Amino acid sequence: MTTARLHSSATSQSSTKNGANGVRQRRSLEARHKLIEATIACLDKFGYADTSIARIQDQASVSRGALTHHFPSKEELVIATIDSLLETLLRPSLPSKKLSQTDIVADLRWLARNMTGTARGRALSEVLMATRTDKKLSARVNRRLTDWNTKLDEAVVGFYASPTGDDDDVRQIWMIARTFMRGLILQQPFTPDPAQIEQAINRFGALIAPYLETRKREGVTDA
Amino acid sequence: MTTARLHSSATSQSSTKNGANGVRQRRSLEARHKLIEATIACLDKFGYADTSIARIQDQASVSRGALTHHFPSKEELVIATIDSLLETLLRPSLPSKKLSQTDIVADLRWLARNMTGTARGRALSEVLMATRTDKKLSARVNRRLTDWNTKLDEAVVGFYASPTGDDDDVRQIWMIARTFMRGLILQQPFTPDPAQIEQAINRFGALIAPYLETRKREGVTDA
DNA sequence: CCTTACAGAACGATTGTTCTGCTTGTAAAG
DNA sequence: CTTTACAAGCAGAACAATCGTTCTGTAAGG
Repeated sequence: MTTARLHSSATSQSSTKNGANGVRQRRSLEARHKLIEATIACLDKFGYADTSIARIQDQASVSRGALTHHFPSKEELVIATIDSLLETLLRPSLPSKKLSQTDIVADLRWLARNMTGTARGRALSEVLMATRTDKKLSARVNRRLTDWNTKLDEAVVGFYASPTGDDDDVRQIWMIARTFMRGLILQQPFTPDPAQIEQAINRFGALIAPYLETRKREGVTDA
Repeated sequence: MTTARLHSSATSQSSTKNGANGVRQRRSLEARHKLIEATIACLDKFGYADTSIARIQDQASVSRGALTHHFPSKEELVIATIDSLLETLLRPSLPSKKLSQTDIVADLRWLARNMTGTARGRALSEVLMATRTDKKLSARVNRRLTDWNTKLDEAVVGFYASPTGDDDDVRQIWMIARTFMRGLILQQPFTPDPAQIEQAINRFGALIAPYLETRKREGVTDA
C-alpha cells in the first residue's frame, strides 16, 4: 500500500515546520550527501559511461535499497549531483577568498586547477559532455547551467573591469577563459606533458591580461 | 570521391602483396568503412556512453555476425574509428585548400566548425573524453594522438610564423586555439545562444591575431 | 577445396528499476 | 509519561532488458 513515493525533488528538503534536527532527517541528508559524493568520485574515476548504480552504491558503502530510496532513478541522482557540483564550484569564487584580483594569471591558474585538477571539476566535465546527447538530462539541467553561468559572470564583473569600461567585454573575456579551461580536459590526451599545459595557461593569461583591470573594490558584501 | 583509405591498424596489416582489387577485399573494406561511419554517427548522436554494438550494427544496416567478423571486439572498432577520425580531420588542413592564411579569424572559424560543427569533430570529442578514464583504450591511442598533434603543429608552422620568429610560439598559440575550440563543446550547455559562441570565437581570434603572421609561401608541396 | 565473409543464436554478466519485508523514528492519542 | 499507529529509512531479492563476446552454421570468392 505504498503510495507514490515521489521523494520530492532535489531542492525541497525544506523540512517541515520543525527547526530541530531530527535523527531521521539528519541521517537522510547524510546518506544523500554520501551518495552524491560517491557519484562524483565515480564520474571522475570511471567516466560517465561506466558510472553505474552498482558502482556508486559500492563506492558509498550503501545498500542498494538505501540508494533507490533516496534517489528513485539514476537520473535523479545525477541531477542532484550536478546541483551539488555547481554549488560547490561557484561558492569559492563568490566570497573571493581565493581570487587575488591583482594577478590575473594566478587567478587563471586557480581556475584551471578548479576545473581540471579536482575530482569535482572533472566530474562536471563528464556530465556536461553527457548532456550533449542525453536530451532528457539536458532538459532538466539546462536552466540550472545557464543560471549558474550568469551568476558567475556577475561575480566576475564584480572583481574585474574592462579598460574600455564595457562590462560585457569582461564577461566575454572570462567566458573565453572558462571555455579554454574546459578544453584542457579534452586536449590533455594530445599534450601529456603537464609543463606544456601550464605554459599554455600562463600564455593564455598573458593574452587576456591587457583587457582586464582590477575593479576598485568598494563594499563587496557577499550576500 | 570518398575512397577513405583505412589501414587496418594494429591488427593484421591486411596483405598488401595483392595489387588487384578482389571482390572479396573490396567488400571487406566497404563493410569496415560502413561500420566506422556508423560508429561516428552513433558517437555523435548518442554519445560514448550510449553507443552500443547493437546500435552501431543497426545504424550500419549490418548483421551482428558481420560486425564481429571485421571487429572482434568493441575496442577494435573504436580504435579504427579514432584512426579514421584523426586522418580525415588532419587531411583538410594539410593541403590547406581551406585555410585562407591571410584572415586568421576566418581560419579559426573553420577550425571551430571542424571541431564542434561536424559529426566527426563531435565524435572525436566523445572518445577523447572517454580516454580520460578508459585506461585500456587510452594506452592504445595515446601515441596516435600525440603524433597527430605533432603533425598538426608542423603543418601550422608551415602556414604561420611568429613576429618574434619563434616557431614554438606559433605552436603554442595554435595549441591554445585548439584547446579553446574543444572547450566550446563543454561550454555550449552554459551558453546556448549560437551568436554568443560565434562572437567569442571572433574575439578569441582577435586576441591571438597579433601573434601570428602569414609565412612567406614557398613551395609547399604536400607530401 | 579452403579460407574468408557473413548470418544469427546463445552466452553469462551487468544494466536500471520494481517490489517485498523489516526496522525505527516520530508525533498524536491516551 | 506511556502507548500506539504510521510513514520513513533501509536491506536485498527479483525483474526484464541490454550489454559485449563467443559460438555454430552457411554461402561464396580465390
